[in-house]
Amino acid sequence: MTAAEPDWPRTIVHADMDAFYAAIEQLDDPTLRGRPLLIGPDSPRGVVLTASYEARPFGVGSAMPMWRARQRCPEALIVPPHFERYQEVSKIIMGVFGTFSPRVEALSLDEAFLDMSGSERLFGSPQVIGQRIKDAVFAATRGLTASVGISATRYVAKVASGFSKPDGLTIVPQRAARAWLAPLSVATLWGAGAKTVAQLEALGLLTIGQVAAADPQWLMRELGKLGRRFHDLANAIDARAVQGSRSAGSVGWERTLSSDVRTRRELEPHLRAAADAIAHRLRYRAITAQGVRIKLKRADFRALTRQCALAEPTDVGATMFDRAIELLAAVTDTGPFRLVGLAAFDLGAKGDGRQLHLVPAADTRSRRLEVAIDELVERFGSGVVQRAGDLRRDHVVRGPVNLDFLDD
DNA sequence: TCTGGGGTCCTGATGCTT
DNA sequence: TCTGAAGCATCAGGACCC
Repeated sequence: MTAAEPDWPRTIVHADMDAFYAAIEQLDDPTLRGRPLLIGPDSPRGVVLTASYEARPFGVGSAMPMWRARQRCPEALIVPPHFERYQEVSKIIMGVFGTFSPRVEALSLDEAFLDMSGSERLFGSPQVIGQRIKDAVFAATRGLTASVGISATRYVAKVASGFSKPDGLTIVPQRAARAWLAPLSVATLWGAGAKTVAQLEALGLLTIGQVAAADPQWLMRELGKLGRRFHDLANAIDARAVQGSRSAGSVGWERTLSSDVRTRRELEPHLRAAADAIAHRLRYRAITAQGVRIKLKRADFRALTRQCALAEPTDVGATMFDRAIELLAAVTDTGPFRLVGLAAFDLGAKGDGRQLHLVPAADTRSRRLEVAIDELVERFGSGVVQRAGDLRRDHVVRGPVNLDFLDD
């Protein structure tokens, strides 16, 4: 960094909702407000998805086994997750972000990057922008708070948003970024989990400042590509632009079983359920897969995977199930297994260019079509889905769409 | 009571082709 | 025809993120 460097070569906002799932539950049910909540399945093998801020002082947090969280916070109420509701609220939030910038990159249901470069004249200083985003989210959701970080790079903005949660707003100009990051733990580095942090500490690197000062060639020798990336991040260098939404590279389904299993006979029903669920999602998205991969997790937590390419792209559950069974047959490990999963990969659009003629029959289905057409337009855009005439005549849908979801 | 489910990315081993 | 090297693709495993 040089003294001549501008404070805001770019203006990147990272907005992150506070205890998102728990906050929604408390928003929807006033009797839950002020109470410690653990969002997650109340099962012996479940983990906490989100703990409300009332529960966190007891030392519980995300990914903790539910039984342990209950031990630590016996008065906490366990609430099963309502993902459809969370998705609904997420849509509202992303809509709010979209009113501030056309460049919004959602990272998950509850957080996103916004590229606000050059919008100071429209919205004001970074401080004002941050507060306006927070206020708009609060108003649109009728009471949910977001923490916002603003800097010139994605990485620093993300660290900043987590700096003073909940309901925080942290601004870090580019010129101050390196010094601001320096005292933070290496665990704050994006991509450093428990294993990598232990590796960094074994190398004598405890703070981001130490990583920034380290020889990048040495870091690369020790950590491979990660070493180079960490050195850049620690020096507040992160040229990645805010991207729009990306299409998924794989679609998967996996379940931890209530008790361990050993036999193929016990595994097969789960693979069948997985194949059906994945096929449904592929058709919903009008995509096909050209590869499938099974995953088994042993009782000792070692995972094993087997994959194969498909002769033809498919979105048919039976086809994926047949391949999964062949892969399973090739597994010599006898378990026991605690988890079974299936994933479809090598995804592609199903675009065969056919026109689909929707012919509403003179029964209740036509009413469902009225809703369905709107859904199609929303999902694929008016450029792909074209209405023809009014709803009592034939409707033409152009492009790679599938209507199986009508039967949901 | 014992550690999720949705993903992405990277690495090393292996096999195929030139 | 055989062999080895290089490049590439595929596969399996692992770490990580939210």
